[in-house]
Amino acid sequence: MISTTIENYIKAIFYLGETATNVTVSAVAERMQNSPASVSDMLRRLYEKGLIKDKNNITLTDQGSFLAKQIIRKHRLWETFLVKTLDFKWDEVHSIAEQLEHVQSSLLTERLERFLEYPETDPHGDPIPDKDGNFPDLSIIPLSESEPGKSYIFRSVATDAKDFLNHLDNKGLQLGQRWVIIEKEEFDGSVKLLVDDKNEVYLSEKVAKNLNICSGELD
Amino acid sequence: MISTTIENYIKAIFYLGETATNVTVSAVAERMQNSPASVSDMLRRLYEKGLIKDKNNITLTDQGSFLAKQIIRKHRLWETFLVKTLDFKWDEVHSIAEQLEHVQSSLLTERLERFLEYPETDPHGDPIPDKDGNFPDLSIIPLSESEPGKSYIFRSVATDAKDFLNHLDNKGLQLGQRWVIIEKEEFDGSVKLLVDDKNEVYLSEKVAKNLNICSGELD
DNA sequence: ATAAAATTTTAGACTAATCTAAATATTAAA
DNA sequence: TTTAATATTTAGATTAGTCTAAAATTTTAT
Ligand SMILES: [Mn+2]
Ligand SMILES: [Mn+2]
Ligand SMILES: [Mn+2]
Ligand SMILES: [Mn+2]
Repeated sequence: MISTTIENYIKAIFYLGETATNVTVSAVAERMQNSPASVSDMLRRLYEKGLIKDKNNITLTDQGSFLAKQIIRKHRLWETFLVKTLDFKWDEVHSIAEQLEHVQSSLLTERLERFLEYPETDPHGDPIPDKDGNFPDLSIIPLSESEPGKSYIFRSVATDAKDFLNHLDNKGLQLGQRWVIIEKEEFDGSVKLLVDDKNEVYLSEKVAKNLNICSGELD
Repeated sequence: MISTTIENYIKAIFYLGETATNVTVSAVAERMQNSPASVSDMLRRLYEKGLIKDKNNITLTDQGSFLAKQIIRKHRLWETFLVKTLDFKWDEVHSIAEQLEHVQSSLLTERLERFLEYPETDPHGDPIPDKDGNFPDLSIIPLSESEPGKSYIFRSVATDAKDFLNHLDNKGLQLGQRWVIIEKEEFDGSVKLLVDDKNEVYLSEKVAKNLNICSGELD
């Protein structure tokens, strides 16, 4: 009934809706790597299927939103499986999960979730919604909102891009580490950290704005 | 490059080629649940892609045959995963594996195979080819070729059809059991078995011809 | 308030995969 | 060996998803 193509559009619209106030045709086109003409045409079909509320204001209906959360749920569960069970690295799983997220069987998703012992987050620290679409509250903040001198836990990355994750690997940064903010540079948005009381790491704004933390000590 | 649709056609042609001397358009159409016209058209595309040798004689090229074996390999590894790891029953896995078999990542397939500890057979007793496409030799014979009075091991089923597998469940038949042939009826092809020295089971020809055994004691 | 720039939609075309109906070709029977 | 039945291919349509180029609309700047 609902194609892989449509599922990918719905997921893109959901993600864009999380950050942008209003989602535009060109933003969807950019994200999907399609022409605006194709997107415009697709929006008509999404509207006809009851997945978006309006052709002008690109907002998901409840049905569309639920579908998006199901796909994200499957994506993140499969990523977790690939890393935890099949020993993949966190920068290798995204494109495989892009395929696995479209496998249709709610029983499969539930069994996978049970096998993984109901994980709250995927290998990138992103929250995994339950089967009703509810996300666990992780109360994370972007590194840019951190205060110098305070201690935080590195909780998640805002993008799965392979080269970005490799860069973090090279700097020795891993989820769960304790980070103390040594210095924040107003001028260029760069940040200097003390990682696990051992290494000093310097981060550019480009990197820093894709890192999420939570306050407090390691749990 | 190669669509899910084409993969399903190639698999169908491979299976038909195993039993039939020459594969026909109508046989492929029947198996794929498509019209002969669609199949005829698809064969042209398969030929253009170098997957079948000839348009008139429907035979897979080496490339086509290798592709078929890769898909069968993935199908059977996923079925094994679903039953062994996620506690599915043998009659529940086929349609899910039909989707999973199309996920493209040879690394995934190899990691899955390693995780499952290099299984030789899937939950239906079917052999799993290695990554070069070589099938393990299981030396099975159809139950119809068994001799009365002799002892065999129940090794595999010739079809994954849900109602057929449920029927076997109801009769208490499971892979690995020792079967002694009590009686074979020439007239209607029916067979009477002694299962694990305990229960007598009567099988019609319709069921019997879809069961494969190997000679000898349980290993 | 008008012009310029950016965004979005429409028009027309293409490919993959399917269909039905009709035309061919092949195989089997009389 | 001609005819009848069966099998296959072709013709013409349809749907989903994409494109480029052009038209229309909306936003921004002067
Ligand atoms: Mn996807
Ligand atoms: Mn992720
Ligand atoms: Mn399939
Ligand atoms: Mn099987």
